[in-house]
Amino acid sequence: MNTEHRSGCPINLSLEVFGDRWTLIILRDMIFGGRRHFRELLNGSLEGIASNILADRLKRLMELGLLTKADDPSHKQKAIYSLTEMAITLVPIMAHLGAWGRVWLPVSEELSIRAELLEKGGPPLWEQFMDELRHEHLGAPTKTPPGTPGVRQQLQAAYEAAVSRKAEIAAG
Amino acid sequence: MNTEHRSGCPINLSLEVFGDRWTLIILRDMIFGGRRHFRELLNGSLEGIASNILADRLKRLMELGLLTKADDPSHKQKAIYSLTEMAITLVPIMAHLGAWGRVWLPVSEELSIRAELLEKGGPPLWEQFMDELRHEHLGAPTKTPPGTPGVRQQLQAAYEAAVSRKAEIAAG
DNA sequence: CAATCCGATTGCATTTTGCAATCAGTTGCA
DNA sequence: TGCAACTGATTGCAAAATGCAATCGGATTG
Repeated sequence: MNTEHRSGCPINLSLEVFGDRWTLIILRDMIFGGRRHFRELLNGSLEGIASNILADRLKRLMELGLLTKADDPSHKQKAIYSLTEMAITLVPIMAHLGAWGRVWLPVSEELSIRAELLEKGGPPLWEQFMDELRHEHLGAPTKTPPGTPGVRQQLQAAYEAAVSRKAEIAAG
Repeated sequence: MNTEHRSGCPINLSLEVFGDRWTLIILRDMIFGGRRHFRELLNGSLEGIASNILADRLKRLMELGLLTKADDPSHKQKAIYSLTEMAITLVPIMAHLGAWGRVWLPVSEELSIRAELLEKGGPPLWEQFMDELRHEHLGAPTKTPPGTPGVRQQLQAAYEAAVSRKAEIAAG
């Protein structure tokens, strides 16, 4: 792990972690897209990351303590990547970033649904989501009562509804 | 302004704006450091930005609508850079980013004071700060009652107190 | 009228990125 | 058994971004 820092400023240090075009995209796909495998991240992201960059960033994220890697018991070659608590606490930042982008940048309708829902849910929804992520990635016990719909499912359902709504309109 | 986007995802689009090592540093120095001139930004930042990169980013930030440039009436050669509303609404993101860095990264004591104060003040303090920035940069009327200490002054005072506290300790 | 300050610009070496092809091992299926 | 498909990567190479130092012409200051 690189210990040469430009300054000890919290914002600068955060930027030394995220100040590139791919790191947060990977974390977004893991957090909101539920991706855990190399190929899922490689083929699943809309932006089309290159495999060498993905490999480099995954390695870097592990060195930084944001991800861990484990063998997938179902497949001797598969690796499963997990978020650490350090990464899970990025959820509020992701939510803010999405909300800001939704207001100021040319976002596509369908893709902004998730950000909108996350923004409207506010900190309580973010907490629920982080709880779910801790359950999925860290094996922590859930605080949410059984039967409660998962936040990721809610976001995904809203996205798919928007897509089919758009398809209906396109079909006339 | 570049209109080729990797995707219409709000987080991706935000990343296309901030996904480099310098853009947010410049905005940080303008927002929290109160810098408005090229040389202030060039010599003032702890991280030591190069003049060509600074020029490039300032241009880009203007094209993106985050900054405006105006002549300084006191000096025919001086340019004054101002934050737009688009940039001012980054304050909550900066606060979150600082708070996250303070928890997870090796921040220096003095420099993290500001982030701590901003975190403790929460959304109400951020709103006051944004109001002040709108006053300074957009000429908007202030909502804060006269006599109220400015947020930037508070942050700066806390920082300087931390520095002198440290100097005292060092002196024995 | 000389030194200094102003917002940049230039040239150049180094580093990072983007892209495509490829790798060796594993698995599923016929 | 054989072979195609899939696994997490690695390699080579061109293009772009970055870092660094020197420099620019004009404006201001002493």
